[in-house]
Amino acid sequence: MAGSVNKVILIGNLGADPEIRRTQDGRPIANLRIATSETWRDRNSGERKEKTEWHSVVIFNEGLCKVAEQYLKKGATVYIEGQLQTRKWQDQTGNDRYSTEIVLQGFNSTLTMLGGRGEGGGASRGGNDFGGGGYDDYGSAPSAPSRSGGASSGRGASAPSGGFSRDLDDDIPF
Amino acid sequence: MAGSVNKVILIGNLGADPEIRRTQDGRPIANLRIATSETWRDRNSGERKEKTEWHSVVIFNEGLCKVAEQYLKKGATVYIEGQLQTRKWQDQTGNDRYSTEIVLQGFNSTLTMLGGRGEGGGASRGGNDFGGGGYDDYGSAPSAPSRSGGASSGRGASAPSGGFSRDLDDDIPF
Amino acid sequence: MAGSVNKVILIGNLGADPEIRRTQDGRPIANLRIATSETWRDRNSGERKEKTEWHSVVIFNEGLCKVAEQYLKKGATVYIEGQLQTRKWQDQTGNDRYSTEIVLQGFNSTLTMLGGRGEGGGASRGGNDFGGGGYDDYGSAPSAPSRSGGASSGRGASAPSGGFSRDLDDDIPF
Amino acid sequence: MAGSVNKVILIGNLGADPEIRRTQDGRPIANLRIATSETWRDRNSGERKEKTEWHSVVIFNEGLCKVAEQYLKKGATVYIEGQLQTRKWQDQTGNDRYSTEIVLQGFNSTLTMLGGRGEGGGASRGGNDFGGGGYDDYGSAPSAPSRSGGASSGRGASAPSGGFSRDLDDDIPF
DNA sequence: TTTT
DNA sequence: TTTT
Repeated sequence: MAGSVNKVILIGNLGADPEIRRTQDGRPIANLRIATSETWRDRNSGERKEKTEWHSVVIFNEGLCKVAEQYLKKGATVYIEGQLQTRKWQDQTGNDRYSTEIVLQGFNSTLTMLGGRGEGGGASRGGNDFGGGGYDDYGSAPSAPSRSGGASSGRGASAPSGGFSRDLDDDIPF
Repeated sequence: MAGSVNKVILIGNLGADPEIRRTQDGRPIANLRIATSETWRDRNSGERKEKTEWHSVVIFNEGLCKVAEQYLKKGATVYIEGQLQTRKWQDQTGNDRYSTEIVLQGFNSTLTMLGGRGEGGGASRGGNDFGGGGYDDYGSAPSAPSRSGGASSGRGASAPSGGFSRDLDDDIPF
Repeated sequence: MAGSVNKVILIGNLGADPEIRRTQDGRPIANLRIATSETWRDRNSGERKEKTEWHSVVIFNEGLCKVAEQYLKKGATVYIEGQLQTRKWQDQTGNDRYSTEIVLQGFNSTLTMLGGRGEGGGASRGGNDFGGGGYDDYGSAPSAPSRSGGASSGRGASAPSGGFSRDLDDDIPF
Repeated sequence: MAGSVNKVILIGNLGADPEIRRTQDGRPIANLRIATSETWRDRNSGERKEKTEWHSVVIFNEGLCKVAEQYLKKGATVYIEGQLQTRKWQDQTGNDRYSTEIVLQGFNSTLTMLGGRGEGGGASRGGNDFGGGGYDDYGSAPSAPSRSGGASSGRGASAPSGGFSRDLDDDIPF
């Protein structure tokens, strides 16, 4: 296909802490549930309306998984840039089912914290409860699209302590 | 929510002619199937790989429906800008099912023809088989995201029964 | 041109309070200075680097101008979606000069507050010091991009003298 | 800054062949002039209006420079994703001048051919005059932001002959 | 299940 | 001139 683009941009809040799993060969996969919502005023009744949309985000990129694991919590506001992917699976009765997810994997994927409430951690200002800097715009390098795998990973109690680097190409402004 | 963004940008090709339905009160709804694909060269084998993703696009905006009806054909390349929406419905056995679609409705939705193959219509160069100009970037005006209501739809017994309303400015291309 | 897209997406902070001017016929124009910055770690020295980029944003949309005027302050974090426009003007010596701005005008323009510091106003949480709801994602309806015309502007003698017209739907948040 | 985004998305046509220069240490830099245009119908007169905007694009990414050099010609339609950067320089009289460019460099930069007219090369359908596939969505790996340098580079007569690979991370779908 |  |  002569030039194809598949891009999703979301700003929303996490409905729950990230779930981190790990593939058999050790690569992390993070799942996020992100809510976006719209509000408007009904033309007739004049009353305020709201509609919330829930999005499933899957992070295959190792660096972004680390960010998710260490800094993201229920309630956090994030900017994400990824792509749409519909996955086929079978339910218990063997019927085909489809799930559409926003996948962060490879170049052109981004995950950026924007603050927001966040839980735990004693966040004072609203979620940016991490130290130093250097965490903006985590670019992502490609990673294997594995989706098998198992190991559970309870989120550690680890208090985030800023300062880390992208897993690739650290030394360039862009 | 203090600032929420839900945006999808696609450039891809139509897998089939648009399907146009109409609500009981006469408003059009267009459904598009759009393919995006990625190609890459396998690092180990060196062979060329390709992966195609299919997207369901639903157009509630009247002006954009007209564009779809009049100009879009199987094979056409389009740029679209819309938002993600997951719809719940029941299958024949009464089980909950979910379908995620890209919705073009209200402001910040865009549909632009980019040429491409296109079938029928005698399109010579690739689909731009329409006259004058003034068709670029059909913007859309605000609308209420309601999706309840009445009219039946040809999308199978288990598909949600259409019917919805729009608030405002449906038919202004510009 | 068969399908053209001109889109800018920024998340950044205001370097100063918005400047609001008004055309002779009373329409508001808001100017924002927005900083985006990137941080990275130098591959060799290991030291943290930062680069800030400053953007000039011009808001012609009446509804978005109100938002800017009422809610935005120096330090606020915003999401904006607009388009690039390069404006020609003459400096004091009569030489041609060009300024590139991000224009919010017409459909597909968005301004959303994302919180952030913000000054004054007694903002407790960080800038969202406004009342009710219904203010997210102020979309804008189509308009003519004319920029000729009359009213003087406070932007210096060589700045283009404001005055412009809008076609439609200036003040509809949704 | 807690999360900053600086993104430009353009679909437009090249006003001229790409200009390729080379830094002293041999890295290529490509400059593109891209036109986007909007058309609308004047509300009062009913006549069709058009406005064209010209954009300066600078490509620091080596892989994308190759694509530009080999495949892009005056008239070609491209999708680009980059970021805004304003560069300061001095004119002959020593006055400060500023130029705003769209920079493609590092992750999250994209250059995709979408067809279009194109000159020379005997392009039949409109510019996609290259063979196989494998050219979609050229992701970019970071490169040095050098902007010095000199050597001119006349565009070779090389007829593009499809099939090439990204300069990084070839073996992953995303 | 988030956020306002 | 912002923000971290």
